[in-house]
Amino acid sequence: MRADARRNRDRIVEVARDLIRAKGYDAVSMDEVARTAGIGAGTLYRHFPTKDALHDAVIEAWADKVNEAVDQAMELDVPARDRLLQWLKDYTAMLTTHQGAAARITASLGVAGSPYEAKCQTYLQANQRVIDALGGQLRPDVQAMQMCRLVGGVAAVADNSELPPEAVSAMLEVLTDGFLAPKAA
Amino acid sequence: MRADARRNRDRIVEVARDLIRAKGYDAVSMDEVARTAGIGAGTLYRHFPTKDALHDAVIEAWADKVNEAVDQAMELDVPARDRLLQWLKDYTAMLTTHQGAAARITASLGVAGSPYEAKCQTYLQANQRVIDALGGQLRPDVQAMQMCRLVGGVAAVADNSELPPEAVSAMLEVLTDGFLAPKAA
DNA sequence: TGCAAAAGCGGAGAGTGTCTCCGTATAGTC
DNA sequence: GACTATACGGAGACACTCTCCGCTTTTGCA
Repeated sequence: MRADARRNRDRIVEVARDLIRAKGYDAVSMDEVARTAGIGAGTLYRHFPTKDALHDAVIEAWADKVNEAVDQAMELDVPARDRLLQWLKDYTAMLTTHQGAAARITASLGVAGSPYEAKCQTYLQANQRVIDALGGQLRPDVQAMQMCRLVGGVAAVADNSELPPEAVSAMLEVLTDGFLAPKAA
Repeated sequence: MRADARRNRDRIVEVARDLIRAKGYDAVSMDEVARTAGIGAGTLYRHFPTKDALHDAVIEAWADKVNEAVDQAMELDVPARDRLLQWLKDYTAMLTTHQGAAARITASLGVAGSPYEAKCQTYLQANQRVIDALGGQLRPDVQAMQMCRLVGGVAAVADNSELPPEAVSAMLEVLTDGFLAPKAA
């Protein structure tokens, strides 16, 4: 890759990240990204063929933090319920860091060929690790995909409605208790 | 209202309902609705000033069925858990009848002035009735708004990812057990 | 029945998005 | 310094929501 191309690519991602964080995915147009970055639309689209592809690059960095969060939450010296709740809160917080991301990523779960596929895998594996770590304390039929979807749903609602942390926590507590419940007859 | 206007209005809603049910809200353009109904765009927009307003009219009919569903589920002669689960399933089924509706309605919860405001009120009251009916069996801190959001989140994910009924049921079981759990210390 | 006013109709087009095409400019190479 | 692959920029194609306004139809009334 040519030096100017590399420079432009980095600048695009940086500008897009700031804009999306400030205004939300939907409210940022590709034109605005290009203008703010001081480049032409053609250049932008060569680097990122779709708006989703750009979005994917923007959220790349914090997808890496997911596994750290799993480790931290699971190593806490507290009951399983608290560890699970901590993880769900961390996970929700990460998903809602960028406006509009939660719904898009959650909708891509299990969809082959989506631009967010790699991230979905990361998240699924992270939730699987949580399930493994908490072992028999969870309901026996819980699945990583299910957990991703349920928490993703909460995150999407929280993001969309800009809910205060207490409201999100309260919803996650319901989920937590649901995950911990034994399978009913 | 003039006779031709009434005729056109009814036809628009009918056409829009069929199209949205078949292709999903996002995939149906206002132009397509107008063309299919055999009218001009101006006529369409006189009757429904925005696409959301049209959508609201389309889902009008089944919003009325919500209260029936509450009655039916609460009158069942089964344990509280099964009644709650039945209600959540019915509610989810209604929300996902029209593609794209669940996410839009859930996002409008608590937003003053949204075109879906009346429906949100209906849903909130319905969930409140369920909470009242199940009385002390639910966790003490449960709220109708919270229930609406949690189930709406599940419905939105189910709708987006076109999940099979078993997967939706499994997620609702987690929610059910969460709602039934006593408040943890 | 005939007429005027009110009500409604239709479609061109404004405004805004995503994304494409292609002539032009420039970084890297010998 | 020249040559070529690579990258750039921006006009514009296409799709969508929504507006404006001249024209047509319905309706109430004599």
